[in-house]
Amino acid sequence: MEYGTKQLQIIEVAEGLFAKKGFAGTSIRDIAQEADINVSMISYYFGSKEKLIEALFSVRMAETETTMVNILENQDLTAMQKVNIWLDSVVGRFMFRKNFHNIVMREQLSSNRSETITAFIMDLKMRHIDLMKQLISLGIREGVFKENLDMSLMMTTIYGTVNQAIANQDFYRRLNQLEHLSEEEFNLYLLEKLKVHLKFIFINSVSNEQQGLN
Amino acid sequence: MEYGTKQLQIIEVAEGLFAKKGFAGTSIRDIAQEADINVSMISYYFGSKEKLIEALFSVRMAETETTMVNILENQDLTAMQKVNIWLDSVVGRFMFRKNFHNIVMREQLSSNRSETITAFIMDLKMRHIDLMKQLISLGIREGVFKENLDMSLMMTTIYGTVNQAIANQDFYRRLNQLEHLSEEEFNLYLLEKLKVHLKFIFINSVSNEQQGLN
DNA sequence: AATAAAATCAAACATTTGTTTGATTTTATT
DNA sequence: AATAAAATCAAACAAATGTTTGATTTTATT
Repeated sequence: MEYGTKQLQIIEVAEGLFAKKGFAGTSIRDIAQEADINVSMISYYFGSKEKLIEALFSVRMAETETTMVNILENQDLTAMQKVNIWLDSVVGRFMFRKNFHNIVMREQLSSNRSETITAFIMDLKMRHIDLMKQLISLGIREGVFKENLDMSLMMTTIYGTVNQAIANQDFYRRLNQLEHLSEEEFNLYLLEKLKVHLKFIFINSVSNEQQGLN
Repeated sequence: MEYGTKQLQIIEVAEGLFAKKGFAGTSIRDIAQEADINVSMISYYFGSKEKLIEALFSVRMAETETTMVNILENQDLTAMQKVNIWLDSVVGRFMFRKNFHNIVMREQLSSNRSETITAFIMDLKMRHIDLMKQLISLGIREGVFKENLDMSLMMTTIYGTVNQAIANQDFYRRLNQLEHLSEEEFNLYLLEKLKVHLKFIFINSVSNEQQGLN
């Protein structure tokens, strides 16, 4: 599906509101007001509120598609290099698309609110798990990864940590007395912290080598 | 605040529906129907829908209160023993109160939907962090924990992993071909898996000793 | 410049929402 | 058994919801 600038602007406004107030908690009048358009334009462009969130998902998921595959199917990288690049890209994507991943999280918490979106998410998860399995078996073949590790639990920790970190960023900021940083600076700070933390955990749990705290 | 059996039954029904459909996505008519009561009883007992979810929080948070303190302030345990017991209790509580923690997660994702509930959650987090800091400094004094570790990031990983695991339990179940297990059996299976996984990650990251995959 | 198509709008639509009312039934107290 | 208090109910309330309508304006095409 192709969307014009107007549609994309509506999608972006909706994304922000859904992330802040939830899908059910956001009215199309909220969206119309913030996007500075008439309420009827949402039905006009997308058909319905439900179709609007589906449009949001289809746009954002298309973005992820290529990145992931390119990294993991690159033949010139070792397993350990791929892990590093992959973790960077996961953390980066979650931070860059905070609002969207907030919504994804909410949809996962709802048991089957929307068939279409459940399918979207399931599809994405399956593709990720698949690529990760390849990466892990490459690591095992290279002799750098332990065998018989529960990959799905490891991914649960990676995604869970990033989600939790972003959901609690305000708390983390206060706790570590980082209020003096600007929004932008703090984002960068948290991004780096998360990358280091996750690489440390991942490599320490999965690889045969031991890595110290930096 | 004290609640009778009827009120507690309403709270429990509401808890289930809020977890499934979100706060805004659940109408008081949904709750009334499932609890088999008249719609007006919710206002009659609690005052409003908002006050109902506050009642839910006050009931469930009171439960957590004591457990945590008892474990961590016990003088007879080593830091490592406390970590083990604490992790067991965290995972156990999240699994036992899936619905409630689903709601807590949602409320964390909403930026300040409700002042009262934000304050509830903030209070709980602060108390936890406080106790954990004590535990960590005990471990450092005992010489079993590394110094200069970011405790808040470690807790982010613990809570994030448990949340993510529970939010994705259906996916995990399918992925690992565990559909033959009953709901009850699967819960126990996941509980054990999570405990082992988190202890492994925590101890491997935080302690000076090295622990192998079991 | 004339015509057709697309975009925008205020208003109306039917539902659904949380809450209140006022009457009635049930339970507890005297 | 009489009285008071608590619980329950159907109905009504106003406000908010997602969507549609039909007229009007803007843009694109001929």
